[in-house]
Amino acid sequence: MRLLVLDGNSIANRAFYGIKLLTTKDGRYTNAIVGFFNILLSLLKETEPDEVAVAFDLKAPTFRHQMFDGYKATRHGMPEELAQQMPILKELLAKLGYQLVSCEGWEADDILGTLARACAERGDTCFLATGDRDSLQLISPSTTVLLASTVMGRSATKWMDEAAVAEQYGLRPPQLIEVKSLMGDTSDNIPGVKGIGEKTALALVQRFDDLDGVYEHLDDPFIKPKQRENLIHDKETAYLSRTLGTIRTDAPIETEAGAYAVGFGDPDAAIAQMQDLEMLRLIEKLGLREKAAAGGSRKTADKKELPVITPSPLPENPEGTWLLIPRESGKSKKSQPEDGSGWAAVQGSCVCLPDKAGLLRLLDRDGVRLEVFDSAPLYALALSEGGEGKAIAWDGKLAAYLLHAEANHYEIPELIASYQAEPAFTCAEVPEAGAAADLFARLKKGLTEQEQEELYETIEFPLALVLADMSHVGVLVDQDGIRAFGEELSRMAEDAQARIFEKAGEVFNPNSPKQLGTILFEKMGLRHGRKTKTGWATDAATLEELREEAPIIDDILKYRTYQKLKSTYVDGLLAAVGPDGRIHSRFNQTEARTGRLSSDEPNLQNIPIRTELGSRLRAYFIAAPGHVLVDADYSQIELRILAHAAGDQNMQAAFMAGEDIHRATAARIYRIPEILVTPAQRSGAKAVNFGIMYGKGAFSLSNDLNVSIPEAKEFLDNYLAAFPSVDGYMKHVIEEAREKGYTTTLFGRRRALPELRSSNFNLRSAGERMARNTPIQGTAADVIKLAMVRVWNRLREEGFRSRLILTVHDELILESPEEEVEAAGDLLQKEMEGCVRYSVPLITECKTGKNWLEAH
DNA sequence: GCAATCACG
DNA sequence: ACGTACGTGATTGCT
Repeated sequence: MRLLVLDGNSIANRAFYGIKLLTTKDGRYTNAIVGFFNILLSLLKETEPDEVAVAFDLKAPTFRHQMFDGYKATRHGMPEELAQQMPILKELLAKLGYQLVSCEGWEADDILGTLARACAERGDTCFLATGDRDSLQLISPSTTVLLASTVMGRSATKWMDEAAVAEQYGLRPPQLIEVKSLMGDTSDNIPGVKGIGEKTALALVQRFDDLDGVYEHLDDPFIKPKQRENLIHDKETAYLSRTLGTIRTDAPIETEAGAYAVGFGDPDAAIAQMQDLEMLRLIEKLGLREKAAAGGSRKTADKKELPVITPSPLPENPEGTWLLIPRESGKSKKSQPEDGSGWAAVQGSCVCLPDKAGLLRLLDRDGVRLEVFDSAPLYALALSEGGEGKAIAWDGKLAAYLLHAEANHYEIPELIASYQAEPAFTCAEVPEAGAAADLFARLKKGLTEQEQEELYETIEFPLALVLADMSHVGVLVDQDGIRAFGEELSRMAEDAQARIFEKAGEVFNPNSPKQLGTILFEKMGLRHGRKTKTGWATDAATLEELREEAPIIDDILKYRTYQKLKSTYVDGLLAAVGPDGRIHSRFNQTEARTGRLSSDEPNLQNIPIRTELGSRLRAYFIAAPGHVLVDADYSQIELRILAHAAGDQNMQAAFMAGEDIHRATAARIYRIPEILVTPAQRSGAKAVNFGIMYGKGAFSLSNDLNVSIPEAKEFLDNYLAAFPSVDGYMKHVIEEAREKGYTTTLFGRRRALPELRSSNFNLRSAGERMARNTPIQGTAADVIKLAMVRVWNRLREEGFRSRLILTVHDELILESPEEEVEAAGDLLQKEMEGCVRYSVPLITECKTGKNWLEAH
């Protein structure tokens, strides 16, 4: 027989700290629970136990507290975020059929010890799973400890047996008690002997076996005089520490063989609770649905009444409303080339698996209304085959994005579970088909309830086609130009690399921050700045500080620049050029939580511009022969939205007067007349303006501006005095978001912010900064998206040959035939500036050119 | 698969 | 006392 015993508190603790904080949509923490079950699953797999017991500490004091007042006195209570999860974890374990063991006056460790001994006496095998090294003392030929740890952010279990202890400590497991009684344990506030740490304690026990041995050989020259003095002085505490540190094996708990067999539990209740906690992956991983079905409960009876559907061929002439859903939840984020397979078409209780031709027939068929989940690849397919997907009428993924902007992916099986959508039939080939209609209905209801219909109808849904079209059209690049630039960069990178090796006196990989850190801070002895998780920081800001100290720094920074431009941009862009000489980047509509778009494969929203060298790349994004790029970007759109949203008269006045907002801000924070503002003061004011929108504090502002913290604070204070409504507005949006649980843009787009209710300062602060920023960044996104839809529709309706080809957050770019340039540019500016009316005008700057560098 | 770095708004 | 700016994506090194 094999018994697996978990130290529930310890494993939950490891899980909690090993996984980033997860919450449900309404802000309940779940990371420790999720992590616990993942660890449990891997333990079950590794140990294949016949029985499982989960031990928990109780709050009540134990016999150790009675023996020693200070016991565990230094231990803080568990953080609130974890404490909330413990009772839920216990409920779930019980519903899964596991036995929980607690014992008043005893610790979980003693329960582990007691069960391990009972197993040993029966000749059974025992596995103890814990994150606490104290339990290593219990290891024996029949007892293995599985140490749960988070190595490099991943949970891992380390098997510790007698050999492992011997290898690591050079001792037999019970001797670890002796070591601890000498060195003490600050986490449990076990005193030990003063002045003796881990190294000395290990050496002493290795040499003299145990405490008694040490005290018998106090005169041995191995023990230094100072140590001898300490050992004598603290003899009593040493022995008390040993008693405290010895795990007991006689707790009054059930130890009979078979007492901890895993029961059937209540899988239906477990599923319901886990759905409520949005742990859908776990339900699958734990095999709960199969278990519930096998349980023969009422639910199974219901399920059996559902008609069983097998796929049928797609009708030759489909009509009416069809649902179109992806068959496998897209595991990989990266797009596979869309070949038209992998979709299921559902109408009532008819499920079809169309081939590419069938799918294309559906996508543009008159008389068909398609309600789909993820229109983007469908539009892309239709466009690539000369269609336009005009049958697509509704997109559930976009609805899910509007309803749950805080989520990071949207997949049908998870949505079905979280909305508890009811299946109308079962279909083994497409498990989600039966519940898709109900899910869509629930999403539509959600849009209504959360007042997202207008946003959906006027912006998100029509935008999907616009984005697909932009991607389909693509942007022309000068490949030869990029290649030549790449060769230039390669040469410059090689030269810089040679200078680096020469100055370092050795050859290494300058791309490795680790190796670079070793060279700079160990070999060359340069003063190092902050540390990262893996070593010293070597980022540009850190290295910039050292520029004066060593000439190698300049070479490294240059090398980095060349390397980045070559690998990410030159190589990356060339690899993305299609057979038509154009780059067809994707514009993703459900990635950014603020409502912004993102771009990938390749990302065209981060093409260099801030440096002269990098911006040369933009010259290779060109207009086709006979065409011109028309580029309009909003001027200060986010600050204008802030001025409007906050209702700040002063800031509005500055914009209405057509002032340079950063200059006007500088005059106010430096309290000087505007004409005296220097370029440095203006750029300082710019930093303050951005800092305000992002929730930056005096500390980091002082860093940016190179001024003291009090000075930075003064700037912020002056700012808020100059624009008094801004302060009130920021406080108000945070408070409102905390009360409602979400923040909104001026268009009503929502983003849930459960962090605002966290007791964790850092998490809560991060939530507050999101609450400040999301309404501004998100409203700007709403505005430009609306402009895109209107521009695209007008271009089409009015017969323009100009095409929308790029968008970069506050910038739209058209490729226009030369003869249309003026009209298209007017249309573009007019729609961008006119799509909303706020208390300050939205202004665009519009330029044209043969390439992106010229046009911007 | 994560961490570090760096490109953009 | 905390720990310090929002939102993205690509590349490289390393476990």
